[in-house]
Amino acid sequence: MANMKQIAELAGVSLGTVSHVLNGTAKVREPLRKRVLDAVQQCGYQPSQLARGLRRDRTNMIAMIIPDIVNPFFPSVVRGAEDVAFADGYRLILCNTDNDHTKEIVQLKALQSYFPAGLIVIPSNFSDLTAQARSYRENGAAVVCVDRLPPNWDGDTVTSNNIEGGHKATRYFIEHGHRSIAIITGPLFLTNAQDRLEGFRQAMCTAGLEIPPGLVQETTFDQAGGYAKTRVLLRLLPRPTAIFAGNDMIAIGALRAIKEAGLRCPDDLSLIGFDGLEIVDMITPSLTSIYQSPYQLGATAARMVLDRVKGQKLPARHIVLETELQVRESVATLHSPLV
Amino acid sequence: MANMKQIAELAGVSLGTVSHVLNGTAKVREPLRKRVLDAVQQCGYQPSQLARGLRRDRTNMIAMIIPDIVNPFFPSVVRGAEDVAFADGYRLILCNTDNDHTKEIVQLKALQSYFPAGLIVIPSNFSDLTAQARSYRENGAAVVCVDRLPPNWDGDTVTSNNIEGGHKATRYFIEHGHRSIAIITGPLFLTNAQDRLEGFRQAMCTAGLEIPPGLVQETTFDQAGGYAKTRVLLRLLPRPTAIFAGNDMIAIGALRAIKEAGLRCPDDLSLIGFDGLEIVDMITPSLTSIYQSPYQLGATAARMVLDRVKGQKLPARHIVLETELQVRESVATLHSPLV
DNA sequence: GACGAAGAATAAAAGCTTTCAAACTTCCGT
DNA sequence: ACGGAAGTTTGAAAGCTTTTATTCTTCGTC
Repeated sequence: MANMKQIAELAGVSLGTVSHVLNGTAKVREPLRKRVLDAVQQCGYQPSQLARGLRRDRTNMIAMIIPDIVNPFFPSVVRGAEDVAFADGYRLILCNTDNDHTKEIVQLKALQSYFPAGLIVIPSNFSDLTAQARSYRENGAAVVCVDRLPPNWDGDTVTSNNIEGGHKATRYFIEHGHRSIAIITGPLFLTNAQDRLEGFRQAMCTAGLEIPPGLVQETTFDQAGGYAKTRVLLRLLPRPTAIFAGNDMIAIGALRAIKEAGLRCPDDLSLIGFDGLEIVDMITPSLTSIYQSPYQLGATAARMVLDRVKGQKLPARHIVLETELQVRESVATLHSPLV
Repeated sequence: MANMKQIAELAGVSLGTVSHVLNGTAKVREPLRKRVLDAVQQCGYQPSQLARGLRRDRTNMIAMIIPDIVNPFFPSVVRGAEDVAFADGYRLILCNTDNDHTKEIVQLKALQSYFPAGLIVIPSNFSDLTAQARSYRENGAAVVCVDRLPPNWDGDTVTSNNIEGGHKATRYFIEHGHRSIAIITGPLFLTNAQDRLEGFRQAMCTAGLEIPPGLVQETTFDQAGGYAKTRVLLRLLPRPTAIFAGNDMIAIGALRAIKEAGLRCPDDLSLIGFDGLEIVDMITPSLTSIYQSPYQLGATAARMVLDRVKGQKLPARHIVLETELQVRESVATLHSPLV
């Protein structure tokens, strides 16, 4: 592959001039400029990102660390980030942690030697990024946390409004006559699960409803968890009339448990999920869900990284995206005998 | 961040010795070796991937180009590749083409200046990689095509056995008494769609069954396509009793069309999909499908790249992974009145 | 104990770009 | 036409590692 020296010779200028033309770091008079550009064109020259990165102590790569790309929530986050990054000539290095914070640390350490311009992290379970993040920042890389936050995180963040989302779901149940509402929450060491529960609590409280302890079930953010905890809930007497699932996968597991128990959703039990994944439209009954935009989550994170790269020396920003209740078929209107 | 020079000073050896210890490129006597290793340990030193890559004309990054990470088939492919790459200390740069071969070319050109060790490509529509791939190979990067192949591709490949998969699906229908079987195939400029159709044809031919032209419908690999073409098929008289969908998304679209027409699957119309995505288990009825392993597709591709990096100068390899019929609820047994 | 061979360590170049200071042009005002 | 300011262009260093050729050690043998 051609290098800058060859371009310089071909154009009859110095190395520095080529660099200046390419980067716009200094004014170069038109005739020279054109000769350089022509030479570049002619050779199909592309500057070595490695040499450039080495010199600048920064590449145009963004490291993105997520739990698992196979989890259907994350691909859109990645895609959002990639689109924004790509538009500015940045590329994404993708790493999966499997929610293992040891692996997360390994990734973080290893990636630093690539001198990424930024780091977008969806933290693993029990993540502690503080030390690593400082190290990145000292080297001029921006760090943004997405979706859920490690304890004591003081850097940039992009999250959905999980509290309000939880609130909306619960209020919707209440408005449809439900009084005995259960929640199957994700792991409560995750801030997004905490917040959704908090929204649930607030809405119940506002409506003057008690939350019997058995109606709050904590589990993992997956089908298996939703299935198991729903079976627990189904054994309760009186049975709750509605379940707010911490995310759509939990809801899908719940649906399976409901069907297996010979009950029908929404007739016997109403269900609301969280995330608004594409699949909730494909299942029967289709699932009413609190939609959040994973794409925007990722895109916003990438935007924040790029803003910092462009030299903004702002204090930490916390962007919160709004959620949206998507009404489908999984909630029944209850005509309470008390009314 | 520490650099090699500092390690050398701290250990009281020369730069070259540090390098030799780190890379095992020359024998270093134990005491020195230990001093170097200690110094590395003490500083938490990590070699700059940029400098190393610059010097070697090769990094330990693997560029992975796929149509769209949001398409539910691809995340597992990526994950498989990432796992294998990660185990060998390689990282993945992920790029989406949206099946746009112009964007593909842009990505390909841009990525070359990162000096990746290899390139894993799921080609876009109308992809022509030949020129770019040669350029990569000349620079010592391995190139592997996955899932579907551009015309005239002569390099390494990993694909599923789509012909056999199509054959299995069709045979299964036939064994269950179906005689009037339609196929909704993906775009026939894609080799995987071609092969599945070919398998269908062969099985029908073997069984001595005709394929009326109307029963072969070509469309895009998505729900919308499946929906539209199923509506076409439902208008035919006599109506086919079974549909082989080119992939699961098409099948899901088909299912929607069937339900909307007031028909039931499998009672009125049987359905087999292709891919065996997780979601086919969540929908009602659950979908009988030809499973292929996207994870293995990706993992194998990464393995091939690493094999080449390790200096193997083999001729092009073509690895074909077997598919598996996953029986679920969407196929009915037909008791033909003719028997 | 000396010589030579084999083994170990080092110095220096190379890989490609950016960037800063220095050199060179141009142009304006007088 | 000259001095100087402003604008362009250049040369060279720096960034960090790998690798080759070279120097230096060690050790065995005679």
